[in-house]
Amino acid sequence: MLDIKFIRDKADLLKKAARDKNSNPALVDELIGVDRELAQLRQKVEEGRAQQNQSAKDIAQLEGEARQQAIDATSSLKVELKQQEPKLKELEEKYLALMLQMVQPALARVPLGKDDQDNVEIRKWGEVPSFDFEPKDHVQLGEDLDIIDIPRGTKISGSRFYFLKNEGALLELAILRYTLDKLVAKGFTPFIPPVLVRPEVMTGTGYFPGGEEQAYAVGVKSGPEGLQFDELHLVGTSEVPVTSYHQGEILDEAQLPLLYAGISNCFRREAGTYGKDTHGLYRIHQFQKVEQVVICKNDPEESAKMHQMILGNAEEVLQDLQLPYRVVDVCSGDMGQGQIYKNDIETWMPSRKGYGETHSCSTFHEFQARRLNLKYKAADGKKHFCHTLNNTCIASPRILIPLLEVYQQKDGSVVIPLVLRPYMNGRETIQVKKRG
RNA sequence: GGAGGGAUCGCAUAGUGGCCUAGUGCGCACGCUUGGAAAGCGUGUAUCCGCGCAAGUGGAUCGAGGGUUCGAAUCCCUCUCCCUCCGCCA
Repeated sequence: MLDIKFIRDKADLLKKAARDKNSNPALVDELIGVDRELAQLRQKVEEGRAQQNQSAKDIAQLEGEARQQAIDATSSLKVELKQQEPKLKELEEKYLALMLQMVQPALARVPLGKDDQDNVEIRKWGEVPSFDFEPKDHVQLGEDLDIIDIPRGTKISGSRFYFLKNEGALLELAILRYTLDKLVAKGFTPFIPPVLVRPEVMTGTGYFPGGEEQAYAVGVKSGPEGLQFDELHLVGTSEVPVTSYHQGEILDEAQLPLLYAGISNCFRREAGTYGKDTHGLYRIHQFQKVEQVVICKNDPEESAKMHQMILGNAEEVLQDLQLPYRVVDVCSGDMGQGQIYKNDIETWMPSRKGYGETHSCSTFHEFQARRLNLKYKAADGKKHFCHTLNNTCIASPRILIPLLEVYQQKDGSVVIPLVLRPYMNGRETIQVKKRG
């Protein structure tokens, strides 16, 4: 959400932002029109209410004939006011719906572009491996090592589902735990959040409206007349519940920045991706992720610092795992409605012969905090909306793609990265075995 | 699933149709007092939206939404959340 005053003053800037992010610039003028109409009607209604309030006070002092006359006069005023209320309500709803669709302009440094093709590489780390044998892809490795079972996942739950088993299951838990421990050592507070959330939480973090078809819904109110159901949504990332943890609260400036690490299952419908990335574990409906969430004070410099910090943490994990990666500046067209700056980290995936997205680091400034009504009290007693940011720290099983593929050996075994061995009971390799 | 009780200002509480412009206590802030401190005394202490340079002022909000009424924290309806007990349950 943006400040309405900002929208009124900077309409042109917002229209440009909408165009740059492949959104609809016409909504800006529509909102400004509704805003103007709403202000006029609201003033009229409020004047009426003030008069009504005053009359009620007067009546309390009156008696007999005069009292009855005053009551009759106020009754007709009341009827008049009632007639305006549906229109007021309609305008308010329209206003809110449009407000929720306003696009936050990206920082000036963000490259303009249409989609992820236009993202700009800003640095690379590590050496892309070369093999003196014919390397397998992670699907083949997973099958030969009996640690990934995609056919049975599909049998049980449909396309884009899978089983991890044996060392595959242990390896995922090892990576997650290793990453979480690292963040905790850096002062992050670990969270296991609810993964089913109310729709207002999806709205608060900016996923709704617009992203409804990407989220699984549970118990949506669609039953026969009179029947009530819970409406809950499975989150696509723990960013949603963790950023919303302080929804509606007023924090103390001294508490900030809050560094939170959420670990959860993540669920994504991946609507509109039929036929895209259908092979293996790249694009799936359910995965686990350790997510970094930062809530900091309302200061662009502070936000920028936090952005670099959480970006650095993710890079550190990849460096620990010795996985080559690159960092890109995400272009305007590939950014979300509320994000003003975003970096993706792409890790080298031998089977794709290229870098594939494994992390996404976003700065929001006030966008989410306004929707969540999340403020803090500054030292001078003034209240400000917080700034929020988030970045993946590790997401599995997608990270197993580069990990298995890069660490495979000629004999078909996979070496377990050094840093993960303590989390794998000291195991050093995963050996080929017959599928059970 | 069943039966009860509750939600009021940061916290705790009062408030059963107009005296509520929501009282009191605690906490917090400022001031007085003091050599300094405590105690005491005084003043102030919610959020959002509008108008105003400002002091100020209009509106909304007593869990949420609707209703009754000239007037609702208070009466009615619906919902949400919390607590207690019973049943079921990993």
